[in-house]
Amino acid sequence: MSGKVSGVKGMNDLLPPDSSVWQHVEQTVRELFARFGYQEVRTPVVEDTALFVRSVGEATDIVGKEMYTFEDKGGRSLSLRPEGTAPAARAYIEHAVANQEPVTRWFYMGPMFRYERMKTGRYRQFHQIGAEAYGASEAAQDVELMDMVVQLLEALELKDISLNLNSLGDETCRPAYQEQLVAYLQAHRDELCADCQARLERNPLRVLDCKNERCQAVVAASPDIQTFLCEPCRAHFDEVKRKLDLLGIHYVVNPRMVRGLDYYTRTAFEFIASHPALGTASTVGGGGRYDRLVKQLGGPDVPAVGVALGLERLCLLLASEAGRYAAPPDLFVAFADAAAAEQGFVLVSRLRKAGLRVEFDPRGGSLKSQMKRADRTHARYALVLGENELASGKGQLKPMQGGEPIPVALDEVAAALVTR
RNA sequence: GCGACCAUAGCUCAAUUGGUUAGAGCACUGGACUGUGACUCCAGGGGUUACCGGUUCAACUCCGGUUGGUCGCCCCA
Repeated sequence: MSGKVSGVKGMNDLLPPDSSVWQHVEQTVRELFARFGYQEVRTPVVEDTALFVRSVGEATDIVGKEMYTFEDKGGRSLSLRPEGTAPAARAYIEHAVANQEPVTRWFYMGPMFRYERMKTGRYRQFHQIGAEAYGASEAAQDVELMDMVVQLLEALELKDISLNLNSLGDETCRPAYQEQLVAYLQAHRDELCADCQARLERNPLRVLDCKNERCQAVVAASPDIQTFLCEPCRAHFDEVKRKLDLLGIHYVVNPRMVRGLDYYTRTAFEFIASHPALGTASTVGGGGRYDRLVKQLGGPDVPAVGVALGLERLCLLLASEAGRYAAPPDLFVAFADAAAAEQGFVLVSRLRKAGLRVEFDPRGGSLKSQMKRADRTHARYALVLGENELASGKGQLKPMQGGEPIPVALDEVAAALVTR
């Protein structure tokens, strides 16, 4: 399209009626998360590049090759946020929130940016719903978060989403495991794919969830992290599982599940959907515990656990419902002549002030065309204003789904509609 | 970053192996029905066939490039 402007690749517009699906999800989130005591935090879309390098990890794909990084006019290296946990932790530290309350529960919703090749459910600007809980190292906190996600999925009536669970250990036990794992993988180096051979040096844990068949065969006989967990990590993991059982939440322990961010310790989990609309983008959400991150970023030694959900992916699962959430007007007012348009304009304003959803056609036009518009908007009722109505002060509420018109005094329209 | 496929009206798709003026359904506007939507019928508006170049008497059709989209690898939300 020469001469025409177009949007940036991988960054999408959201138009009605699709936007109503998003609003439904967002509204459900706000209501449910409030029940769990999570309050909204909003941080800038741009952060100091170093924040992500130090938290997400230099060796990760996200930081290594997916960030939108640029220099501002002051020569600072800034990046569009690729995820929400690090910015939230930064705000938590910067405002010394730990000094004001022992436990902090935050949620956020907003755009994230990663420069990636696009496919179904994956975009360069995408939106995450995240929740973070600071200050509690207990398993109950991990499970509360998972419970909240499970309840959200239920509220959205999403089915067939399974919870995968793993423990990645901590700084006490993970090094020993990693050492054993690397030793084992080195011994089988030539059986691994090229990518995994590179991972061996940079990020050995990632070899575990390589999809390559030959790598899987190697991994199948690799040391199991579960057997390496130190006593505190084992106890924590057991407690997480026990409390999930207590709440009747089903989960699958997957010792191969490794998340793509470096800051996770102990609990890691993923919500995975088996739905054709998502293609191979089956993860709708994931999270875990990051007990070292706050301190690592220069804050106090505060444990934390968090989760992030992909808004686009949730909406893809709801896509067949598009339009179902858009609220139609209660009333459409049509005008038969100029005098009616004048007085009707005032009536419409009054009805809206009274809390009703009311529409009219500002262009006027034939009654017929106005009624057509009334039909198209799916208004519940239509009211025609003309000489007769203005003279008598009475009109007829016409049910657009069919049925007998309801006689009503013009100054009682609001009252009549509220009760219907 | 690698590989495969695709691109025609706002949407979903046609257009006889290259051949007059690129069509239909839906949507939009108006009319049949001069104060009443839907169903029916009639009419109308809407296209540089994604863009740029090439082959040819002739290109929506064939070739190359660009851009965008889809799918897999990778990765993740």
